[in-house]
Amino acid sequence: MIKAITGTKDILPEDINKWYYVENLVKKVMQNFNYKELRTPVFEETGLFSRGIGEATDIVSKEMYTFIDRSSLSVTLKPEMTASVVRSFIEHSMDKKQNLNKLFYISPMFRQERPQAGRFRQFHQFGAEALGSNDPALDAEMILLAYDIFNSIGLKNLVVKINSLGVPESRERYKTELKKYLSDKIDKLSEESKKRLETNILRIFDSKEYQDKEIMKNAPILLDYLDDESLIQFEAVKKHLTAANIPFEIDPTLVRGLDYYTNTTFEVVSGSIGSQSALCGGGRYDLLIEQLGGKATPGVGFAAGIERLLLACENEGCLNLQPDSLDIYIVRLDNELKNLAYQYAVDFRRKGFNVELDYLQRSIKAQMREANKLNSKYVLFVGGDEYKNNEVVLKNMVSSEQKNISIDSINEIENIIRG
RNA sequence: GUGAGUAUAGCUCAGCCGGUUAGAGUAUCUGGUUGUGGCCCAGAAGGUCAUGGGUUCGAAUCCCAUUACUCACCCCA
Repeated sequence: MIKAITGTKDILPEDINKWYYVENLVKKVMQNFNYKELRTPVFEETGLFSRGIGEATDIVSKEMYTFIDRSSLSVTLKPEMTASVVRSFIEHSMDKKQNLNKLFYISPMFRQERPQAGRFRQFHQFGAEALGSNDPALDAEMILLAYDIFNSIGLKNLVVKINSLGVPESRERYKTELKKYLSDKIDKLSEESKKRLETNILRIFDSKEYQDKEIMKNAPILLDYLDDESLIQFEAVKKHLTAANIPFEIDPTLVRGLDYYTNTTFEVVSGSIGSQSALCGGGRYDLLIEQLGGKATPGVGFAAGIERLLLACENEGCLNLQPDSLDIYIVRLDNELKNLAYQYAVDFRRKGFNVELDYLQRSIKAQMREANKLNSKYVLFVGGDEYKNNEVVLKNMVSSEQKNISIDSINEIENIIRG
């Protein structure tokens, strides 16, 4: 049997309403905040991601689905959206049409990681990017956007974490200090963290090893090394969040794995999913656009994982949607009247009703059971004695009341069903 | 990439210190009297016990390998 590729999932009809609900909610809230949807191709030139996200990041160095196409071009299935949005922004000179571009997306992403709870190789993100302003109000707006969406779905158990990475110069200064602090403690660090000394020193803060945690307790803090401007920016973000009634924690160890972040970074974490607890993550990237060949333009954005969102909903018991229902199920009393029953289906469907009927030549009892299973509000019986009197029978499946109606009074049936 | 655990009907699982024809619940289908659902009742169908090898008179059950899934590390949404 051919099965779906490891780490990919079919979204089955029984689950699709949850996806519709989330997607519609995202569109609605994005509209509230005046973000416009941007759809980009699922694959891009590989160079876009290696330059945008950073050659040395895990995403680029070991997780991308990269292949050479038939014209010898190296292409990559998008592992994240920001680089694509920026590419599109530059390519279409969006900055010339509008000073500030507020964009959102809902799209599949691809990363070849080992799957686990809340982590897949094809997964879906929604997110937003605001390009053209470094106003800290926009940083806060991103957090607000994500938080409002999670909130209105009914999720509790959320923590908003924020941090500031400052500008590259202050971060480098800090890294040097941190290295200095750790230089005489290297032997005590875990093997994993020793590697991180070279690859990604800030990550040592995330270590779950006891000895690492002890050492890092007294380590210098990034926030103490921020330049003045970054500090002012960070303070303003906090102020906006407080004003919007968003509870948040400052997490000086919050480092994101993509190279392009500057200043504000944030995550919204849920305690209701497994160890992959980040529902969304994002931050400011004031240097990325220039780095990808555009005019120097500040930007800020976030991305949220839909599978993780749905997992949290499942575990918290929210998002209980009404099951699908039908307006009319047409039951055929005589097999000879198949065509008439079908004609009714055609007519009522054209009027906008949800209509189903039997295609398996089944008994009346079986048709009724089917009508019940499909949550049909009404059943229309076609055939039998009533048909001989030029009538059909309309049954209300909730009250069980039945009414005979003249065979060509489609309008009467329509009126009853519309209430 | 590393580690641990799991693999029996569409789904959730029992059976496993080796011993006739592999079970339950649920879902599906068909009935329960002239032409009508839900609840209830009866029946039917549905499985190469993940795959390949080994031990044995005999393997769903024990051993090995492979694959897949799950969780965790790493990293991230």
